[in-house]
Amino acid sequence: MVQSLRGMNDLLGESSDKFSYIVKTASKVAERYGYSYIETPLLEETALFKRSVGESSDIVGKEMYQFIDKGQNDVCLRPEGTAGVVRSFIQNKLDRKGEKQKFFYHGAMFRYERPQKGRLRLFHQFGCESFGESSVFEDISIILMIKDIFDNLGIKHKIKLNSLGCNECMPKYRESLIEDLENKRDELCEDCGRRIATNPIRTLDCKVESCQDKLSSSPKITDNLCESCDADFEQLKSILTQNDIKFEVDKHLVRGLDYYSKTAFEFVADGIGSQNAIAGGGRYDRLVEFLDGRETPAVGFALGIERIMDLVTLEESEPEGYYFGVLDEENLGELFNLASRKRGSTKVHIEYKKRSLKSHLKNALKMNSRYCAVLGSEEVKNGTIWIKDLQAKFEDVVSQESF
RNA sequence: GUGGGUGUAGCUCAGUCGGUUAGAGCAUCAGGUUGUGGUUCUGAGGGUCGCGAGUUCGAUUCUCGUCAUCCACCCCA
Repeated sequence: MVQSLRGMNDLLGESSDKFSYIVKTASKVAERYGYSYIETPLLEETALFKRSVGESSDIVGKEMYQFIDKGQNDVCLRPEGTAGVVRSFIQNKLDRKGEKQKFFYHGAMFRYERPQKGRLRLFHQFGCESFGESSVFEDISIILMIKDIFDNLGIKHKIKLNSLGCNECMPKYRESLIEDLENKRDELCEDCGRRIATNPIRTLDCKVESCQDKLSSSPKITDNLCESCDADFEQLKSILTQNDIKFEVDKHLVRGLDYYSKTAFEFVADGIGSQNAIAGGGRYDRLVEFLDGRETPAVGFALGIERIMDLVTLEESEPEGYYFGVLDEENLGELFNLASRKRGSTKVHIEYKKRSLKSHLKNALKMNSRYCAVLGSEEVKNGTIWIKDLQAKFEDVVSQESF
């Protein structure tokens, strides 16, 4: 039997209902915050991701679905959404318009990793990108929006915040951290030893307890911010507090992608396994310029749709529409006219097999239909149809014309 | 890429210290006198016990391999 690829699941039944409910809810909220829909290709030139996400990250290093297409182009299935939106932003010369632009998107992302709870090879993100606004108030706005989305979906969450500094303070901090880590190298775990070279900031959120002990004395980015970064971070915190938004500063919070600067945040939830980040994002003021656009400040986020699916409970849907059935096969043809008429306004199910009335009633209930309409020989003879309201438990025989 | 767990009916799982026709619950279908529903009763259908080798008189059970899946690590939404 041919099966779907590892880590690539079908979405059907309850999960597809949840999926579209999540997309619908998030889109609605984003629109209210002034975001408009953008759709970008699933396939992009490999160089785009190498330059934006960063070659040091594992996403680019070993998790991309990368191949040479028939025109000898080096291409990739997108592993994340921001790069494509930024590319589009620049390609459509929106960076030259000098206006603020805000986009939301949702769609499939691909990463070649070992699947586990909350992690798939094909997964879906909903994300937003706001261009042209450097004010920290936009960071706040976006955090409020995400909170709004989760509140609308009824998802309990915690907000974690950090600042990653900018071009001015981050490199200096990075150097001092590396120096500190080098001194502790022998006491750190194997992974952290490797991370000193590949991604030193990553050591900060190492899960090994002994590493965390050793790292507690290491320099923290938040103590090493430049004046403007520090002022923004302070303002961010105070405005959130002012608005009764609970958050915790996590000095070890880092982002997985290279392009982030200044504000970094993550929304986490309980009870969904070890991959508990349900949304992540932050500011990326240098990325547009880095991808050959005009310098444009930007801030954005993405949420993992599959990761929140278990946290969403859908209301049970009310019985709706009509169920049609016959007691004798030869009457089946007559059903279609009646059914088509009802389809103009509501959901209709036609059962093709002749069944007992009892069986039709059971079936109608199972289909979650409001009405069960049945044609038997009596009805055909008289030009009527038998109909029962399954909720009100009221039944009647009406003429087919007035039905 | 690394480590561990699990593969028996559509679903959730029993079971066989190796031995005749492999079980339950749920689901499905039929029936409980003529055309009345979510309860209940009776019955029926449905399994190459993941796949392939090996050991054995005999393997769903033991061994090895393989595939799939789950969980964790790395990494990340």
